[in-house]
Amino acid sequence: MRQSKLLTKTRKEGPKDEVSKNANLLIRAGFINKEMAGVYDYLPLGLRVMQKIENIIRDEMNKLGGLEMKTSIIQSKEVWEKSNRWSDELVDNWFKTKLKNGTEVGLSFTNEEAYANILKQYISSYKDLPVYPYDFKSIFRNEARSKSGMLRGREFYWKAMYSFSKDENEHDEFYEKSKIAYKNIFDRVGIGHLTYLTFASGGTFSKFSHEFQAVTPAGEDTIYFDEKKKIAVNREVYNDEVLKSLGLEKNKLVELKSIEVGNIFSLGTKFSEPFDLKYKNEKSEDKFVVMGSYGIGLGRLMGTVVEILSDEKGMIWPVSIAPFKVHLVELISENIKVKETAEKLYNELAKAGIEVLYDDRNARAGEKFNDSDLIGIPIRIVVSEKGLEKGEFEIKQRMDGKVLSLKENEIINFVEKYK
RNA sequence: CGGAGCGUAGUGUAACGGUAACAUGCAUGAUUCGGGUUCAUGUGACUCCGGGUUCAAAUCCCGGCGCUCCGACCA
Repeated sequence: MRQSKLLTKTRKEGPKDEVSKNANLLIRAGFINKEMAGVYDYLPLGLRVMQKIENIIRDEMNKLGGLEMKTSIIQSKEVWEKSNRWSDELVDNWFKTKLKNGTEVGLSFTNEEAYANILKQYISSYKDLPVYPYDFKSIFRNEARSKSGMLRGREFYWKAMYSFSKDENEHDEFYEKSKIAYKNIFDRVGIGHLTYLTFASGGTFSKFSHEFQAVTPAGEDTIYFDEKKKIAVNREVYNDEVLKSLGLEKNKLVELKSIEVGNIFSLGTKFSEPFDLKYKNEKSEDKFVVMGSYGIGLGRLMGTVVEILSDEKGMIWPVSIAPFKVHLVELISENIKVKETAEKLYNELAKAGIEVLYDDRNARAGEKFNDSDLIGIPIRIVVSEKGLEKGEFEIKQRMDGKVLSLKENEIINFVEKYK
């Protein structure tokens, strides 16, 4: 991708109507555009990051045995009345609207009802279970107050998986596996070292739900973390009884601010009962399906990565979700060989299947370097007259600022191996 | 939904009640060329919307709308 054709440009100053670091940097660098409070557009750079996050999550869900599908955003009232979640008194964040004929519909704020309702058609025997459908979709929540940029929006893109199991044992087994998948996801997007399994309130069917909390001062949650055991307790369930049941000691816990980047939940038969979602077991007895839910907000996750991995110069993307792997920066020179070399290298990298943002703009070095730091692509390769004279290219790593010089024929190999 | 603050060129800011300025961006030309070079010219705003006070409103008052932050809320 040529930067001269990127559409978006960086700004020297962040927007005045965003205080949060994540939205400030993402807007300044041209990854997203603010449509209104809590609603953002994904621009080319931002979309690339989102798609990479999506693919990592998809990969982990598929490894778990997940079945990707796409449930509708427009939801019918009747379905939600079954679980008693249509009423505005009970659910205050619905976006509702009407069809031309007056029929009330809602924009989905979660997916349990949709899945329970759909699966009722297809589940009738123990042979049909377990099953793990999931989707990526836009979710709408009419929040009283959106806040913190990408961290709490009114429209956001998420992954939701639901497990449908024969009994508690089968459910528990999957639930444990899902924890590992979640850990893998946060490792792979680059915040695993600061993301901890956290015990949170469980609702009717289990003592706890589990959250994955990424520690950062930008977080709106408070957790109590045991450094040694690498587990945490959300403030909402932080009391002596809970600590005792988890074998945690108060004086070994440290209070931290964190962002909930994922959560998993045992639902029991909370939804299968109202939807009459049953199956026949081997003895031809009717049994309710046992459900679980597993969510990750992708926009929030992207925002969290920015909060955690950034410095005073800008964002620092891990290779796994960076919009491009290489930022090829050509410096202005009267020597036409500089441009020719940059073009050649751009083509070679592209041919090797490496994603490159090529800064071919007619701009000065300072502006290009500043933009490069702001956008945060992992590897920066500079093509300049100075380098050409030495027959070398300067390679700078955004993560640690390390600089090395490589010959032209060493570049592809270096980039391909770069993790 | 309670409280506080704020709405002015694309972006960031300024302007005593006296008829919108600066920076940046963008365009053109020159200059410069490894960390946002310097200069010239030009471009660009019904000052969020509606009403009121006044000879005169970006500025004061009222009502909306919007944005941010604090709180409440948050499978």
